[in-house]
Amino acid sequence: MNDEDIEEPDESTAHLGPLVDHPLTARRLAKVVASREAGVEPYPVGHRRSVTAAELHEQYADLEPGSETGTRVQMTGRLMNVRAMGKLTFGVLSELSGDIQLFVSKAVIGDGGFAEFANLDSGDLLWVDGEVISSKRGELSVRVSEFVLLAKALRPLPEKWQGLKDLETRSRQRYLDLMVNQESRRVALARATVVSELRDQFVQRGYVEYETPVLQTLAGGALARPFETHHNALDIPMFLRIATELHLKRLIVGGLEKVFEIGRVFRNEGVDATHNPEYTMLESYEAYADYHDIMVLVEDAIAAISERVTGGTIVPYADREVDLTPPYRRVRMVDLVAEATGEPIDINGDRSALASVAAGHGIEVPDSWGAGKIINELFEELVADNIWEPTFVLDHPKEVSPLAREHRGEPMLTERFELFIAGAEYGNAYSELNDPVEQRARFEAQMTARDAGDEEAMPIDEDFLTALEYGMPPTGGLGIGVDRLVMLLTNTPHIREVILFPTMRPPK
RNA sequence: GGGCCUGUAGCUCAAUCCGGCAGAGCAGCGGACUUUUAAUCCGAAGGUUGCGGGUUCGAUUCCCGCCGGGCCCA
Repeated sequence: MNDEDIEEPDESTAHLGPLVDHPLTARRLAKVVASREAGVEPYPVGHRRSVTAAELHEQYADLEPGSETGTRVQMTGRLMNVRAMGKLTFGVLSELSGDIQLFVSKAVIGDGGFAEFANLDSGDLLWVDGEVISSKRGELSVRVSEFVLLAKALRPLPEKWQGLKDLETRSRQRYLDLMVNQESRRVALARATVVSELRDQFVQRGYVEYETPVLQTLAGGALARPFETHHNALDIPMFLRIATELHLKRLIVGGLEKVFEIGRVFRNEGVDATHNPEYTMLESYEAYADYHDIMVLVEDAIAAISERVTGGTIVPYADREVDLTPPYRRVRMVDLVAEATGEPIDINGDRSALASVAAGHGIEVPDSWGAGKIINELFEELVADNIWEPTFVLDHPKEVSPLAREHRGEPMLTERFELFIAGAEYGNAYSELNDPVEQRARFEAQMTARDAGDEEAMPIDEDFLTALEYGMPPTGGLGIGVDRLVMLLTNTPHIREVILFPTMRPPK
């Protein structure tokens, strides 16, 4: 490139920012400047619509092609897909409820207005005023007699037919994804419906929603590594919560009886198709209930949410169907493992026998693992992925369930279930452990595991133990992964698709 | 953490295997067109091929490193 070809930066446009440097954006930016110079504010306020696209389509569903209604409407939306043909221009005004065609005739809007409309760019936000008509081809339209630019789009929209496909761009610039991909809007709205209906299911049953701390001095209630941060004024390390469990149980001790919370939890672990470092959990606790009661609650609630979101309880998922109609299968973990291995599984039997079964399936068994941990690993390795229809997997080993009550008939097991659907875990629940002496022993076992190198093991929470020492009623508790439920009910295989702003490495 | 794949115009994609002027569609720009629906037709443009280094007469292509993303595995 020759020196003469390099243009000096124009100082008069420097204040306009980087968009002056690219022809596609510079042209649009110049229109904003020209508009201001002509005394027309390019970002005006105060223009209201009289009707939405969906309302108009419903009202005029039976309008004959080519007819006029004599009805004037004012509408707002984003200008898309402009088709100009001489003295007549068609456009699409797009808003949340749907699209409406704009019919812009030079004979109706006048020479000046027609030229101004031609000066618009796709992506611009508009207010239009005009008569409701039907085009010759029968497309419901607004024949524009007046319009106002409400906000200039300085950047061009993604391609109108191929759309925006790149998962990275769609995730980083979710507004673009939502703007041009109907499916993306559908999932976002479905998620809101799931959360709303889920909340309603608990409210209907007399549960009350409380808020517990996100910032904690001790992150417990689950087996996971927390995010660490620091409080400046107190000069202490703090953690983002990994669960709401231990605080909600404090509320049960306090006598609030039926409590729940829907909120973000944060786990410092990898990112993949089913894991985001921050995600949404529902947790609920009901005094004087046990895990059998919770099973009934879960299957009824999921069926109700499915009805609300999908219109039924048989939902398509990953080229198959899942039948969410209650009741769900209930089967003990040890029985599933026995079935999968073809070996008798006895948690009270010889540990070395279990270890050799595990080794036979390629599982490396450290000395620190007891029989319970081995059984749990066998389940995760051989069974979990293969469960398709909704299944309550029951009675996990005590060793892997530090907050669950001992099973009333099997001292090595707990009264616990996990709900598996389509190879993934959706919920986890127990008859809660409310014996403070036993709880302290379980915490201490966790500390032993932590000392042996298990960074996900729980720390001892003395304040929680103190609460239990005042007496906690027998309680049925539950956790449900909301993001995965949304994935299931919207047939979306990737968690990133159901989280509007997923965690991503910053660019550059 | 390991393996494989990937990054090219605003967007969607070619060209890379086997090194030889980096192409197309859409969008944008100029022109024609009063019933289009991804409008159509004509024309002219548009590139730091993620970043840095190396090999070569010559690198989007081959090699090394780095950055981002995806899939599989742990």
